[in-house]
Amino acid sequence: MSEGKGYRGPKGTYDVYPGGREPHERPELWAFVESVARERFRRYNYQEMRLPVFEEAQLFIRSVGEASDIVRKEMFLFQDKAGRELALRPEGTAGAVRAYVEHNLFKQAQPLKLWYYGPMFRHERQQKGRYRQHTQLGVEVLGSSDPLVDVEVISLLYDLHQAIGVREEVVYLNNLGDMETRRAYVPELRAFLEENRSELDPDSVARLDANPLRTFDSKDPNTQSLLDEAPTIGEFLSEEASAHLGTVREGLETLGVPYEIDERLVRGLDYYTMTVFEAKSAALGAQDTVGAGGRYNGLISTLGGPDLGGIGFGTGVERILLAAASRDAAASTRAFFVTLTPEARMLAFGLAAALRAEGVSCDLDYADRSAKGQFKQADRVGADFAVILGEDELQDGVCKLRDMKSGEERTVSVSDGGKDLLRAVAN
RNA sequence: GUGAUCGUAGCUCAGUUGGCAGAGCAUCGGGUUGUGGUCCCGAAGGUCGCGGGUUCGAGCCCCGUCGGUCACCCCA
Repeated sequence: MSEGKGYRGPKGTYDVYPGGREPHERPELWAFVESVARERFRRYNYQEMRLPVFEEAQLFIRSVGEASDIVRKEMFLFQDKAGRELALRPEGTAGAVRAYVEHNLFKQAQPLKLWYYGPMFRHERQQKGRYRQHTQLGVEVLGSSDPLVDVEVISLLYDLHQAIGVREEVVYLNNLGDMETRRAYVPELRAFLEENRSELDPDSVARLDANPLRTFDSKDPNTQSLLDEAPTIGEFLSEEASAHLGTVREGLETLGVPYEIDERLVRGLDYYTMTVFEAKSAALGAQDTVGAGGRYNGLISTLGGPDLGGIGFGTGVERILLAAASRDAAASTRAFFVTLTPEARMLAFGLAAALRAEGVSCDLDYADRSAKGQFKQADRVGADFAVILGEDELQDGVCKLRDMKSGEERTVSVSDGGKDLLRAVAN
């Protein structure tokens, strides 16, 4: 299949199609998620934004961070014909903030509460819940540093997941502090790690200089047990950061969002400050983060805007569907036309058009099926009614209307362009 | 990028010491010259991922390659 004949989707991608096996391959589940998400965003008063799927590569390098894995090894990079360095977006925040600054949206009433939805691209080896093209629902609240905004964003994430049916979800919360906190904490952590350098795994040693906070991401057991002894950021939080965290916790408790403080929670994107959070589901595999985000109080000014705060989350739709209890959506069509003679097909087609024009879903056979086959198809598409047109019916200007559930049939006139049929089929 | 494992019909999978490529489900038709969801019968559907090699002979053994899955790394 890989050579000569037959194409496959690119490595690390998947298709959504009728009969798809995995939850994220089933169109009806996507439609469900999309409708729930839109409804939640409406309730919380978020407005939609639509952004390009590629941007100048430099935008991501500056915002996500040169040292981050996303920038260092996971971006799809390409040049356009004029030689511009572009990248398929690996995440949504950079583009949203770029648009916010570019269109002077900070001049509107603040904060601006935004949501977006679309594909993200990362050049990674795929595994359960991880694809090279995946889809994120995201929100950004720009122009406020109010801790209650943090509460709203986190609770919206949780609410959204619960409305869709994510199982065994826990939100992990941490505060990475402001610059003051980091200036005090990072040297202490680095000193501790240097002292114990010989006990660290190679990846952690490599991270020591660039970003010692990331050592906490290590899954190496030795490193993890060593980190039990490490100084924690909680001891170093500035008064402001500490108060901020306190308000966020109080807010989450007020709203009943289940969360746990995890002082080892750091994030792989460099723009985060203060509040960071990850929603995990035990129903997933090793990639158990179903949604995550945090505050980025320096990002707007870094990208050329005013010194305003922002916070957002991204949540992966594929992982939501994987973590949610699977559901079955029954097919549903109001009426299926069964034609028993070729002469009836054009009449059926006209009647179908008349019903469709009035909002009634209906269909007919395009596969030259036998009568039996057409009834079988009617059953398969979940038709409530079969509209039967044979020689006798044509002669009398009627159809037989069969209730597929009860099997009862009655005769309905079709000589009036379908008005009687519409009445009989409508509910 | 690293490792393990798997690629046979649309789907789920059998396939013996290397010897004519199979089943169930799904599809189409027939049993019911015009009636589905149960049942019975039948048909159609494959370059056994791809390319080399060994052999009289390869789905099976060897090498390579592409892809899936899972894990590491990292993240949604």
